Amino acid sequence: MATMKEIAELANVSVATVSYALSGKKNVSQAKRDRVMNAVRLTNYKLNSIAKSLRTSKTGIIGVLAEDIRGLPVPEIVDGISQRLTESGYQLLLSNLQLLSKLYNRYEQLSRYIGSVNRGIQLLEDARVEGIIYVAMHDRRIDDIRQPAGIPLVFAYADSDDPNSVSVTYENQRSVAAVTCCLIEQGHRRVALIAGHPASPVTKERLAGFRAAMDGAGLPMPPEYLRWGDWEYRSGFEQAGALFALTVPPTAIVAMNDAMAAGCYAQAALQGLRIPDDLSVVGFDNQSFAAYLYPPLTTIALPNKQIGLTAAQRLLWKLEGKPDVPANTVLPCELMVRESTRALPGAGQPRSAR
Amino acid sequence: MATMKEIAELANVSVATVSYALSGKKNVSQAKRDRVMNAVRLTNYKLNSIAKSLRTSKTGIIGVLAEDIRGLPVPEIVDGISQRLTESGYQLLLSNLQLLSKLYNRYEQLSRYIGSVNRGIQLLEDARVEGIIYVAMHDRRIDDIRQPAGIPLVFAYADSDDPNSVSVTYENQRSVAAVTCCLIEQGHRRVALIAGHPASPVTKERLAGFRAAMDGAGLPMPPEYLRWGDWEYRSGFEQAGALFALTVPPTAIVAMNDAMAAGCYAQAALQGLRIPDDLSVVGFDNQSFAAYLYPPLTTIALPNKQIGLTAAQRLLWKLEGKPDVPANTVLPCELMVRESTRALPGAGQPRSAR
DNA sequence: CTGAAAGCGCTTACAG
DNA sequence: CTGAAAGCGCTTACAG
Repeated sequence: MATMKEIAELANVSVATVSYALSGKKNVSQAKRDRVMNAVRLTNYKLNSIAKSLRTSKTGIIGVLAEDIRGLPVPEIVDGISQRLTESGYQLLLSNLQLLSKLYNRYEQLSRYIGSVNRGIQLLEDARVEGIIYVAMHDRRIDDIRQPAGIPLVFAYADSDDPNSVSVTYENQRSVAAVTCCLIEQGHRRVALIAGHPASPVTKERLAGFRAAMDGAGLPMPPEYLRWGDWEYRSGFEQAGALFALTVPPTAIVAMNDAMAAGCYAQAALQGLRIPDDLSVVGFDNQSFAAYLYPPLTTIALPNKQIGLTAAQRLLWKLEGKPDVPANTVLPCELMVRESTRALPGAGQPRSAR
Repeated sequence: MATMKEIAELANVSVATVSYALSGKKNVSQAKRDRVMNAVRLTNYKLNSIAKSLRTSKTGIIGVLAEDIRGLPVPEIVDGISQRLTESGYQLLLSNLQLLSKLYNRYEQLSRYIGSVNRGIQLLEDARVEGIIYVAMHDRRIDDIRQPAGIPLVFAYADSDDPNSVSVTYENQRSVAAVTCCLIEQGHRRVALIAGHPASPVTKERLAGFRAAMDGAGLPMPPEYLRWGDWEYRSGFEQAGALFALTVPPTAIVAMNDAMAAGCYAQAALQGLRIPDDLSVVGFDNQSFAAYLYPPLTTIALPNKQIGLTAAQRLLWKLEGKPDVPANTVLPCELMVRESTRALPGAGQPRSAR
């Protein structure tokens, strides 16, 4: 491996001149520049980024701290982050906390693993990253993480109480309200909800969205139509079973995620109910399989890549010292209308058109 | 940020002594060690890893070059890599090539993007990584990648011609043979295959596995039972339609991946065929939704995490200079028996027991 | 435009 | 066991 000193000797100039010629930070005469470039080509010289980092105390590296790289939204978020950061010449140091197997589906219990998180931040700081993006796998408020010293921290897919940190999340409440409204506009009056874990902040927000839509339409929410699941397929299957056993079963089900919606599909198939003819079902997440179910599932797509892109942009702003970086950004979701819902016979015009 | 020099002054020793006390590479008297440790605690001193790297020319960083972090097996492979490498004190520099949108499902055309790959390797080399793991998203032979100078390169989920590089893949042929044998043992004689892209090496291997099983049982493979898909749901749907329209339709379908198997499910539902009563279906990949389909899909699980773990281990061996690191490791898959197949009525004893 | 020189914060023979 | 010193490969005032 050639060094700058060797290039200088080969080109018969000083190392300072080589440095200036390569960085372009100062003018260098055409003749010397040519000689330098030739020597570089000849030796296949590459600047030693470690030495440069030591000198400038800038590494050009951003730490990405992922709760679990296998988490549903995580790869897409990381994709967005890497795209935006690579454009700006940064590289990514990835730290994977592997919390999925520890937390299972009890995402709200993250605080039990705060030690791992802080150790991850420590490792990233030790590597001298210039900033950190924390990638969560379940939207919630994070308030007990140690602030890294002197470098910005951005939360992707999670919120923070810390006034210094920045977060990027998505619209839970409004999204569920929107998909519920669709059902209502199709004439559904008996709409049931299969919720996620009761303790989850996501569950609370999505429930609020459902309530808002139902209240707005003056529709009742009988307690037997509100079923508590745990985000898993199995709970969707079971709660759908309970719903179908009711004297007056619902004509539509809003499941708080696609996995539980798939459970509804299975229960419906088992009981000979056809979707959407006998029952409308909607989900949330737009997992890849949503389009593979039969019939394809109407659901809500999260702006995962956009979350990554935006989080990276916010970090870049902090790094540039831009003032007034928004503390929290909430991105809209997209309603994916497919074939799992149907207007109720005799429903007439959509409600909004009456 | 405190430096080692400041610690030395505070503890009233030389910087050499501080270094030795911290690294443990030489004995330091108890008294001096205590003074050093106190100063470290007092100032919250952290060793500057950049300076250390410059001095030792070791960064403790491994480059992970992923064709696309969103690719089906990629997050799990990266999870395995990060686990094994973190255990050994290495950190991961992630470079994401984003080839998914460029290649779509024509994975065999990667060579068109060899430029991106080589640029990715270059960037990783510039960052002075000590080794590189290339994470593919479709198993195939890679032979045109520039060898990084002086550092080991390991391929995960892909093969290589290069005699110097190491690769870790999984068993395609044997896995398809195994699942096909299951069907045959259940009494199926008319077994159709929905293949992936004809040009894909994976397709060829899986086809060979299917052929081996059918030949081994003395069963015919009429040309109309061999359908060419393109790995996508839609093609599974269409080819299943063509199969059902045959005068003598198959009683079982082997789909070369889960997405196409899901397409079969949809076509079957559309035509009123019940799975597994009227038709047995198996897939490949064990995507998350395989267990969510109704009925749950029998399929083959890839050893993705194990591939990552093994690839990392191979790299570590290369780094340690261990001789005879196996050039290619082929890991077994796991058959996931669920409810999408059924023994043909009157099939009697399994074939092997007759 | 150019170059000699200091210094970023470590590690490691080397001499004692 | 201990410390003075060289040096890893750069960048950047500074003086000319």
